[in-house]
Amino acid sequence: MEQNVIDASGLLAISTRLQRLSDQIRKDGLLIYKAFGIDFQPKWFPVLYTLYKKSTMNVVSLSDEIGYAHPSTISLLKELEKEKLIRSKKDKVDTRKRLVELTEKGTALLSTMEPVWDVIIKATAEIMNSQNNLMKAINEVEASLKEKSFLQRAEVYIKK
Amino acid sequence: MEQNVIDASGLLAISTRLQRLSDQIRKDGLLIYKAFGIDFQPKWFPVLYTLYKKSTMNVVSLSDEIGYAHPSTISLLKELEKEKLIRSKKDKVDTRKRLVELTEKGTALLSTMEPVWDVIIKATAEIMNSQNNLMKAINEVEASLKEKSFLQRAEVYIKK
DNA sequence: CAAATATATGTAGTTAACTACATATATTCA
DNA sequence: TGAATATATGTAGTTAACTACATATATTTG
Repeated sequence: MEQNVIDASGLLAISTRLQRLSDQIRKDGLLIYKAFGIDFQPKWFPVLYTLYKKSTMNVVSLSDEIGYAHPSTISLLKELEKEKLIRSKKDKVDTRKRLVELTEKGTALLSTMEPVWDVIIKATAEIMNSQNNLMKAINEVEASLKEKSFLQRAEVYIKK
Repeated sequence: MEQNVIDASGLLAISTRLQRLSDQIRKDGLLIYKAFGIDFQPKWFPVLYTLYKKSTMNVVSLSDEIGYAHPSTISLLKELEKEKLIRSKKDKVDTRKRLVELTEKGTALLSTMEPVWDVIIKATAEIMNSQNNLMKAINEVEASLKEKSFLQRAEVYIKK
């Protein structure tokens, strides 16, 4: 698929390449933790990191925070509960809510991970700080899509 | 998940957002084709477009071209064959190879799609041409990762 | 030239997200 | 205040990619 040009396959090309890049980045993350002797699944990260920062959260807030649909979060929580890295309790005020928090084992794991983050941050910065900053580009694209969707933009041209 | 900062969750955050963006873009693509009354699955696009441009290809070259693992291509080809949009024949020189090409119906479909591409190109350009060009940013990141992998970069910091 | 290696295709099973639906509890408002 | 609506959680099934493995044919090499 073309490298530089926005051609007719542009949309899907971008979508595909974003996905592949995302995949590669995730795999590299796994390798880095392994290099530190930390056996840990990168997909757990958003949940664990969020709980580390915020202590206790219910399922929906957690999902919103990490940007996943709630069933995805639930299935991650199931795995993490099996690993005894998190535990849940009922919210006494709103009994619909399940409050989730790190166990001692979970907190301990996150502590061993902290030194790695610095390395990851540095390596990420190294890669991101090229001429066109990927993170900023994503932000900009998300912002313009929020302002006016792709379809709406296309419609302007369709009507001509 | 944070919006601007490369924090400890940076890697995965980027990965997640790339995926979500990719998803949204794909869905919008579907809507645009629908707006033109073309019933068509965006995931078919890379295969169909490549065959439209290159006439005939075998499975592996096609996979390389669109950047998919070959089993993914095979399953797309199965769907497309069922839709009678493509057909296959054996390569007489290298009998291992299966040569794939568009049927008349496939070519016809691609012709009805051509006018849409122009709209897509324009709308895509509109979105991409912000300060940090997403496509260029992806290219740059891919290039720097090719030059020196994430893990290798991280290792430099680990060894200190 | 035949044995070892490489390439092309195909199948089976996995993964990590999703949507749609179901149920229980809380909140709102007529 | 109770009926309608909204929110929180959970389950089931889907999707679109992947990896690992299997087999057939070509190519290379000792």
